[in-house]
Amino acid sequence: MMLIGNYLKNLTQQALQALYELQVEAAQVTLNETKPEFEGDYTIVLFQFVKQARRSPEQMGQEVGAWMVANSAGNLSGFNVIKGFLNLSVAESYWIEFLGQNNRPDFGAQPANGRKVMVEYSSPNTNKPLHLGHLRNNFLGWSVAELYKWNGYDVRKTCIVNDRGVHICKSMLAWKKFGEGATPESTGIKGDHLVGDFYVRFENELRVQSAPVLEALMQGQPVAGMEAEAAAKALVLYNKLQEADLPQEKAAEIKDELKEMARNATPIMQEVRQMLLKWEQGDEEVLSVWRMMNGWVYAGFDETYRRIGSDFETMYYESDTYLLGKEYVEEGLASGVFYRKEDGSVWIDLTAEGLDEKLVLRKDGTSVYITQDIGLAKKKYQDYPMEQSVYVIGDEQNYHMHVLQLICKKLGMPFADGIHHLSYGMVDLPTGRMKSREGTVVDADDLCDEMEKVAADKTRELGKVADFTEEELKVLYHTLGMGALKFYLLRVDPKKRMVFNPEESIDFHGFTGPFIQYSYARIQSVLRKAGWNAQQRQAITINQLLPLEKKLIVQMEQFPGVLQAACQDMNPSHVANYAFSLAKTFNAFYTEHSIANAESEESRVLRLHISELTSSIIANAMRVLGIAVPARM
RNA sequence: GGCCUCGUAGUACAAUGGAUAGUAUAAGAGUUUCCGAAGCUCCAGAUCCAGGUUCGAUUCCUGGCGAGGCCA
Repeated sequence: MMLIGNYLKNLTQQALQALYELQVEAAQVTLNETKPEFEGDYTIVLFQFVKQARRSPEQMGQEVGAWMVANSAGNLSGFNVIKGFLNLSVAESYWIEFLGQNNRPDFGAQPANGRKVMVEYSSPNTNKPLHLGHLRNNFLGWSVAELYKWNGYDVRKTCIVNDRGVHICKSMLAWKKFGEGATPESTGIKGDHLVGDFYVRFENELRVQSAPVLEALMQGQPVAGMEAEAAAKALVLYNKLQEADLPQEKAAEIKDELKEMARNATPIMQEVRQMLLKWEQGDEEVLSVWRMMNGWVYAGFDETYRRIGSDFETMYYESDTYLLGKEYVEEGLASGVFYRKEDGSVWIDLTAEGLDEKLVLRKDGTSVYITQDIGLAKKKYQDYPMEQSVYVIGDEQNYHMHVLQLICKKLGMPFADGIHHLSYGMVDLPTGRMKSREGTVVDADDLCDEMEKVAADKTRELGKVADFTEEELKVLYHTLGMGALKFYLLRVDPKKRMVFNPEESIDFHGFTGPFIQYSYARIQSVLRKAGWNAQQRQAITINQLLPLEKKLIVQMEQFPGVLQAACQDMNPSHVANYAFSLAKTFNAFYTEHSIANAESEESRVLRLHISELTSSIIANAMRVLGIAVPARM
């Protein structure tokens, strides 16, 4: 038997065909849960078909309802019509049979379909430790991969590490200049944090050095060591700044530009560029520092990844892939997709698509980000010929990803149509945006520590697991802390910008991970005490359901559909909302009805079945979110 | 300058074009001889503005206002 929702849509389609010879797709049928104030379980909205059927909504409802009940093989027990809403009552037997047949731990999983999906997520830079924004990315990527798995796909998780470039050289240079040979071992600082500290150290030095340069530029004075072209531009900007009627915003823009030029003109930035050049030339001294410091970072990342549960089947390193893609520029030139300007630079014209012209190769023949991305996309496809390729990347890259897909299409890349940018919004603090310059960036490791600490405090306060060993407690605090954090970040629609309120995030009441974990632990406790488990289940014999019993079963039956929709939308928040709602329904049921001491034996068996499947579904829904559930807490 | 995204109770989040727009949190009041009170029950408050399409608009279209982002 298929899920009741799909069944009812199909049945409606058949009814419309049989009664009015109307051809509609089952997917066009609007199906809602019946509002509690009306009688019925599911509602078909008929307004949209009224005109074609040439019936009044009321009459049509009567006809379609009668036909559906008569042709439902006993699955429907009745109907009523209010305006154009056809309320259908599903037979009790359907729900009871559903429970009896589907009470298994993997309920909701679809059989393998052989289709390949690649999910790229996390994608850190190696100059700084992970922060709150990365956490949203990691949790989303992992969960979306999991959703694909549950829906039968063959999934490969991948991570592209941005391990080269100016930003890395900044950390390296600061270490060489000021580090005095410091290592993670000598300082006791986690590798990624140590490298991040040197990055900050560099930025501080840069600020000191650029201040007098900016001062000079603001006064139109020449700066030693500045290239002629830049110096000329600075002078133009300076002159513009002197204009009397210059609007304030414009002046601020020019000042920013001068600031940037001042930064670039500092001796330390010139050293960085030298270092990058040496890196590209394969200078062994530079490379050895680079390898050593990246090694520290990877050790640090591994620790954090293990902690937050991120894992990958394949890793790509930008240092291996940054030269890829140039060959496709040649191809594109030959096929006329790209064109060359007089100065030798290569472009693509996307004005017909409503976008701009986009540079794909600089006049000096070096590639830009988009060039590398084309090359990497192709490489990924060669390594794993996927049907869909999901990129979990922030929404500031929307334009870039749009362009990437367009170019791949125009180049005739076979994977182009399968590219999906899972674009997520930034995580803000209640005070506004996180800014590294103002030191408001929330560090991932610190945050995890804090979450676990709060979990420990609350657990001790309640004192329900006094018999746990130290090791068991540690696991529990981790389970609860990560549960709260992951749920908090995943319960929101990914594409929306969200606010991270530290106080709310560690709340364990209401719409939170620990609330759901608690509900699970409570069910487990009941099942334990009742001596109920998969091996010694009894068959269900009851044929009547109380309202809350039915409400729970109805909700449980929707789980596979929720997983499917969440996968289709690449939106784990559907699962989070569902899990919370299910836990709440169970808690209401639990308060209202006694499970182990039910009024009758057949009632007891029914409720134990309900409790068991509820706990399986809660566990599975949470697993999709990357959250573990404790048997006790 | 051009393009894109988002505006829902005090706050944070929901709602494939459907019925009286859901939920959490913050305040108050209940609730423990019985399966776990991190629970349950009761009590208020919102779709940025103006048009349009539709039987029906938080949702789609146009124009404003506001927030954020991207491209040169």
